[in-house]
Amino acid sequence: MSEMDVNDKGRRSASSADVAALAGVSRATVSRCFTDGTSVKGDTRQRVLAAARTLGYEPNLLARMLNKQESNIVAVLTSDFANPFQPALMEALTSGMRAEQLTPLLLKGTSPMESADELIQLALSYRVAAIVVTVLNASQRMIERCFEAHVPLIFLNRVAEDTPATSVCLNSRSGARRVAEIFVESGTTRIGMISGNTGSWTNSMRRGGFRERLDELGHDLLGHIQGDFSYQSGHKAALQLMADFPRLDAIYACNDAMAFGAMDAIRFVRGARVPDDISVVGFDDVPVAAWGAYRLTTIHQPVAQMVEQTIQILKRPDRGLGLSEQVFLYDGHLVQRDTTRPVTLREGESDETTDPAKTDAR
Amino acid sequence: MSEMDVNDKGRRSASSADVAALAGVSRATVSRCFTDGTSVKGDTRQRVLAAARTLGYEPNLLARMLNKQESNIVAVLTSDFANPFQPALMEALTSGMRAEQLTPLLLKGTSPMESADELIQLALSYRVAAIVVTVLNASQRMIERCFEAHVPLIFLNRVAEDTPATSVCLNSRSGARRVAEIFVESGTTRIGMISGNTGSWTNSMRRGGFRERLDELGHDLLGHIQGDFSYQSGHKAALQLMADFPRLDAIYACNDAMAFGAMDAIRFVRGARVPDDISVVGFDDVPVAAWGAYRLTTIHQPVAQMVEQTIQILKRPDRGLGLSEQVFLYDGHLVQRDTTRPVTLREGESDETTDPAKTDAR
DNA sequence: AAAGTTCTTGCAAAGCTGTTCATTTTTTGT
DNA sequence: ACAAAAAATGAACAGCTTTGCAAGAACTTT
Repeated sequence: MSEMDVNDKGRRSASSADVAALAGVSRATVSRCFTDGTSVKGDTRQRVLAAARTLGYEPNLLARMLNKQESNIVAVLTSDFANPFQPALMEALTSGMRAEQLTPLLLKGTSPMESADELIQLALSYRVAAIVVTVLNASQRMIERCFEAHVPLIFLNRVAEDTPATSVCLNSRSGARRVAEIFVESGTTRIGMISGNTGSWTNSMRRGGFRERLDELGHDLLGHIQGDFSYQSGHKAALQLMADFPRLDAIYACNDAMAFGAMDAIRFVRGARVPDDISVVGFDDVPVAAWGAYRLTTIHQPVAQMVEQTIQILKRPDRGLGLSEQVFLYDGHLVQRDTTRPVTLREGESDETTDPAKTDAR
Repeated sequence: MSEMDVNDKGRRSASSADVAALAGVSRATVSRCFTDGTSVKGDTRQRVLAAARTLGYEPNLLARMLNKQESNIVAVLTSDFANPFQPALMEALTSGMRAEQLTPLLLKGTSPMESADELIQLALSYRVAAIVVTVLNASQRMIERCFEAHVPLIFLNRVAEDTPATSVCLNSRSGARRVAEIFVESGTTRIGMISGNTGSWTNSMRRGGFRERLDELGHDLLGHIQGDFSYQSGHKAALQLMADFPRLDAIYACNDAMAFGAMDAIRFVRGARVPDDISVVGFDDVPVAAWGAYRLTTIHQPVAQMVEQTIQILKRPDRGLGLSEQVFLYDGHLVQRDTTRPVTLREGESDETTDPAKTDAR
């Protein structure tokens, strides 16, 4: 039997055997004291807990996971923290997971276009309970491997078609279509578009939906420049558009960051007015969009609801592995602020044009 | 001996025993094939690797950690993703860690003032290799427990005095002192201050340093309102200051977010000009500070360097446990943009007043 | 009250999966 | 063919949970 080395201080943290020895019980008893739903005499429990406290013992979660063949670690894969709507997403995701006793293991890729395959493999090696992918793609092959390994895969913010994976996602197409409508309705029809990285699912929806609806309404897109979702690219693209099309009267940017860049180019470089000369609409409704300096009209992305849905799935005993419904689509709604000429709103849309105090937190 | 159940598909992922059986070798050999620096005949290695591929086997990292008594997981504790300089920090931290084969386990607290003790305990239970704490406090008692457990603790962005923990931190005091100087030098002396949450180390330095230097220069602080580091609180505080002190000519906000709020209040609610009527200075130099709509004069926080230092520490075999130097202080430098009247700069400070194109990424 | 039945609790041992170390087996060199 | 080197093995270990079993406590039944 293992002798207890009291003097071996700090070498390694106390194990259940140490506690058992000190409390004069077996290791199984110690284990029971630390798992609820088990019966152990109050007397004994006290003794064990006291011993544990003395030795600074807490069960080794690694060993527990190994033994129980179940993990409470969820891999969260992402590539881009700079994306200004990541903070809200991470905030909601980590808080929600913590409430469910899940711990996120953060795996970061280098680029949104990069395949997450390597990261998924890593997550699998850690035998995580589930994998949440957020601004990355994955190969069909890897998605299937996850499924074979019985590890549920949830794509947050993109739809993975024809795969066994679950998707929780904004219906970017419908939001983009709505942007086309308000431009037309407010009488701006010399429209330029600034899109994001090609290859991203999000971008193709935001771009495609807009073009499609504009076409249906009988208008052409005046110009289109591809950016990379960054402020800077929006800034540059707007300058280019204005140079190419002097009579441009509206810009649709596929995310808010590019819209901000475009606005600053319009106002501070070219000295034009928004929306009087050029209207601007973004996409995402990040907190900054409500700030006084921008007050951007944009499509609100219901991040909180989407994350809530994700958490609900993770909460299931099967972590969503046996889900019948594969795709959860959320509709974004228009938030009208001061970068467009006012239009009549539909139900569910919000109007902050007259409420400058309603600036969201930081 | 364990029979191999080939038909037991997907029940659990393949273990080294399965691979061993298929390749006709022992588990020890399989193990050696997956650890470099070991000798195994090329022939055999091929066979094992082939078997592994067939079964989709990858070593269970949890089991490996348990056995080797060493982890490559580092707990990252934080409380506030909304903090606009968190993205840059997380970005640098996760990238740097990944390059060192370390994986961050993300533990989020609920409030910056909250003690991280519970989270640290959780991290300890996962037997992580190290703990990085970023916008949270911890009790003396808990810090010592970490040390007893031989788990290094690094405070990023606050100094933990009189503890065995390491701190990597901005010298907020010197930055704050510099702000006082440029106000005085540019002739603005009716100054209001908007501070952040009391109890945060950062805030007390940013507040204290400013007051101290202002006092040394023979000026009084006209007014002081406490915010909570959010845009909204800055907005509100600025309105209050302007109402209380009509002749106010400068506002120092203890972080950029509050400075933005203050600027918008000054410009869009009160219709005053920045810096002509009121100068504004922030702290952090978050990306938005360079954007055209704000162009905020602020103290740049060398996040990249600080994170780099943190990574260097984590890279050490002892993860920084036996570090002689306990505190790594970094000086922030002034970035002069358009919210202050120009002053002569010192060495190391940057002047972006004449370079509107130099807007940082998103 | 005595005997039978059920509940509680503690114990020993097995299992999860990968690594390591002392050994045995195989290969290589001369 | 013999010593030395190389390769592969078996057993032990890391730290926890779980299960089958046995003993004692509590409760029923006649």
